[in-house]
Amino acid sequence: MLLPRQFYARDVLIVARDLLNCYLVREYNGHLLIGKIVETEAYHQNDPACHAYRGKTKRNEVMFGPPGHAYVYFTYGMHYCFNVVTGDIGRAEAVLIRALEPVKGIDIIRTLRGGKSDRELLSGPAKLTRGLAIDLKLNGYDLTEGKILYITKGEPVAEEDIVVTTRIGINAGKDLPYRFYLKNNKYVSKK
DNA sequence: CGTGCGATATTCT
DNA sequence: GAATATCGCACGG
Repeated sequence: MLLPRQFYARDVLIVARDLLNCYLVREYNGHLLIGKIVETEAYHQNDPACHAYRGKTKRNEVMFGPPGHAYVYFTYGMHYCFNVVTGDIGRAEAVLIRALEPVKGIDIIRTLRGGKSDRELLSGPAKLTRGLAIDLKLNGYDLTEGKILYITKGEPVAEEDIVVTTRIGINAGKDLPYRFYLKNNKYVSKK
C-alpha cells in the first residue's frame, strides 16, 4: 500500500519510527529497485543539527513545504542524502533515511554501487542514494504520486524491536534521541 | 580486526 | 577560512 499524505503529515519523531520496515521503491530505466527501511533519523527546525535551524534557504526550502515530498541535498562535495518531509506546511521537519536492506533489483543496485557485497550496498545515507540513483533532480519530488520514487507500507514493528539512540555524524544536537533502527538488522549503518 | 585521513563542493562564520 | 546529516582506502596490530 502506497503511504498517503496523512502518513507524513504527523510529528517527525512519529514518522521516523513508523517508516521502519516500510519499502522505498525506485523506478529506474524500467527496473524496480526496492529496499526496506531499517534506519532513520529525525530533524526539525528547533533542532540545532537541522539545516533549517537558522531559517529558510535555497537548499532547505523543500522542508518548509508540504509533507510527503523528497528533500535531497548534496554534501561533502560528493554525496547526496535523501529525506522525506513531514509535519504541516510552513514547519520544517524531515526524516533522513540512513539505511536500507536490499529487497529487489539487487543486481542493478550492485552495478550502480560498483560491485559491493550485499551488506555494503545500501547501509548508509549516501550509499543508498547512489544505489537507488537518487540525486538533486528528485529534490522536491512528491512521494505520494506512486511513480518514480515512493514508499509502501511494511509489516508493523514491535516496540521491543526498535532501538532509539543518538544521531550519527553531527556535533550540534548530538545528545538528542532522534535515531531509530531495527534491532539485530545487519544492514544498519556502522559508526 | 581498528583508526586516520583525503576527496571535493556548498554553506556558514 | 572552517565545517559539513559521508565514504572508502591506507595503514598498523
